[in-house]
Amino acid sequence: MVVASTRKLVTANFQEQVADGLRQMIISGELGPGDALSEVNLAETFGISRTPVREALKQLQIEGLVEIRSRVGTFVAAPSRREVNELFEMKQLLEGAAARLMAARGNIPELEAMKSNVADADAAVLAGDTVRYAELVREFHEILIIGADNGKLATHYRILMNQLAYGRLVKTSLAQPGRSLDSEREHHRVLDLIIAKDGTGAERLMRQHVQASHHAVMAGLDGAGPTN
Amino acid sequence: MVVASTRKLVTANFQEQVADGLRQMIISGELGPGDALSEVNLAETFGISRTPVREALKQLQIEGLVEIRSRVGTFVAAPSRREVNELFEMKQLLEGAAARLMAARGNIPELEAMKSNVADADAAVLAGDTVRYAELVREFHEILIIGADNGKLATHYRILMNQLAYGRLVKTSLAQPGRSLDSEREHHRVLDLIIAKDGTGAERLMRQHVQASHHAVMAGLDGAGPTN
DNA sequence: ATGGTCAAGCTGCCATGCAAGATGTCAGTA
DNA sequence: TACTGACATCTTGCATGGCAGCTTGACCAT
Repeated sequence: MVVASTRKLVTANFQEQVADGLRQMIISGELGPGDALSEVNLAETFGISRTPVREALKQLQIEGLVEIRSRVGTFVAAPSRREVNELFEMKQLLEGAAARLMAARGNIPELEAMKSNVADADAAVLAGDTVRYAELVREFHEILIIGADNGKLATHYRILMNQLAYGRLVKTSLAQPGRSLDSEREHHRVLDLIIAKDGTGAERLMRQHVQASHHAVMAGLDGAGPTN
Repeated sequence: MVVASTRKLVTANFQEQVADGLRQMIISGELGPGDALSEVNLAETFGISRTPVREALKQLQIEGLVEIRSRVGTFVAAPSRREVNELFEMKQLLEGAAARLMAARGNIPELEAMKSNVADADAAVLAGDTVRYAELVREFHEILIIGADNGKLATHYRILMNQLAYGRLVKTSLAQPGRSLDSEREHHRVLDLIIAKDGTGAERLMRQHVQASHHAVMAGLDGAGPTN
């Protein structure tokens, strides 16, 4: 179980442990939007006092994952439709820039990783293994962000994507008929442009790719219940 | 006087008051990089207990303004040269996108505000009033961000700019000979493109503008002591 | 003079108790 | 029945005290 990789394997910090745990539960969907998070309940669950729980919740609030209503309670954030659109706009922006930056860096380990990822993804699509493909899509975007070699970009990107709970949305997106093939074809083209060191083209194409993904997700959401 | 506009004028929350106060002190330069922030000292200064101070410091840590070293102390963050470059890269990215988004919105109140701002700035440059011009530059960029009408973009933009302590840097930048005139000319051209609803052009030009500003700042920094 | 050891003092971390605001329930009244 | 008011019971916010880890500087041995 390779987890999100924050800093250290053993963090003597209770608050970080709680924050990491809750974050995973939220972005994985184990905790749904609107769910109440009581300090005392969480404290009992984790077997610690309210103080570190409280600090963890505060951190998650700043990250935009929960909403703390004073003297009322803490709830898992429920992004509005507008916010989801805003988040996709940011995703488009940041990933586009990441493609441009990565293309400018030339031969780096991440490039090989991306080639390998695309090859594996081809196989997964061919085999119709959507679960595996969804994981590879996640990895593709992660490689891209790391390959951009900009810590601030990576940090803010992760925060924004956590708000989207993107892990769930990817499945929604790929559930659209034919989306997997289109998506994989777009990954190919982005990779080609990065290899060709065409930063401008890579940025443009990456933006289109994210926008297509955005539309696929919204279409899938309309099929199911609305986000808010 | 369009101020930063957090939430409420009277917030019964001690932690927010402390966080806001410290944030202002840091971005204004009243607190310099590396300065130690002791929980007990701050608690005494503000006349409250350590708990809300602690929560405020935690918030500032997540915003990247302070660094909490466990069992050691809390210090005002000192961005490395690399981080400053990363921050400018993000600034370029976000403001470029803001220009594009604002251009796409057509006739909005922010457009009038920006016209008015540029006119005032012209006068300030002509009068050689660099203090007034610095303030108008800040306002120009703020109008741009608000005009983009994307809350997520605005939030993350402000966090990143706070890390830069941009208020101080603007003066450094404008101290470069001829920079004020160049800067103002660039603002003019961006505004023209926004009026013409040329989003792509506005984004490209805004990026160039930020990059020029970046160079001016770095040149000014080399003249003074290094950031780190 | 120099290198290593240790103890004191500082720091943030956590647990606990109390206070105050918000919410839902339920009795009382028109 | 519809509505208003008070109250019981949640919730978080703040204050305080004890604890564990890191840093630093003095002191001792070489």
